[in-house]
Amino acid sequence: MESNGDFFTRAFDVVRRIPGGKVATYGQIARLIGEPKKARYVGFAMHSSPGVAGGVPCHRVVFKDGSLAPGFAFGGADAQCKLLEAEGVTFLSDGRVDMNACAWDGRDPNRMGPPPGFLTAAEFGD
DNA sequence: CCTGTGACACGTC
DNA sequence: AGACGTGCCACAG
Repeated sequence: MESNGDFFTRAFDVVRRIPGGKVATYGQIARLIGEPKKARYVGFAMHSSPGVAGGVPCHRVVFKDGSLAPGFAFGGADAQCKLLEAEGVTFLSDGRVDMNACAWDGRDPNRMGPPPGFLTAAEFGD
């Protein structure tokens, strides 16, 4: 029901579950939704997202490399970096997020059962 | 109605 | 090791 065909709604739901101080990648979110091939569309969903005020912390969504949006973002990678930093996310000298320490486990503390295909930080261990 | 586009990811060269 | 091409699907014009 809720999710029916709204891929966006599902994406928002997952992004919304991202705990503060952690970041998730488009691919991870897509995978959590169950559509790893739609990783591309996840970003598009964020573009259509109501914004952080709407409950969708798009700033917590970053690239798999840990880099932020090139500038297409809600206010620029600079703003995103600032928001993430305010959340407690650590950044590297390259301006990338420290996926090594801030990679979301895909498991929400508010949720008991981990979503299907949850990703672990080990997956980011490149 | 059809074409083009788009905040990516993965496989292969 | 990096660079290129492909796949995916929904929304806009």
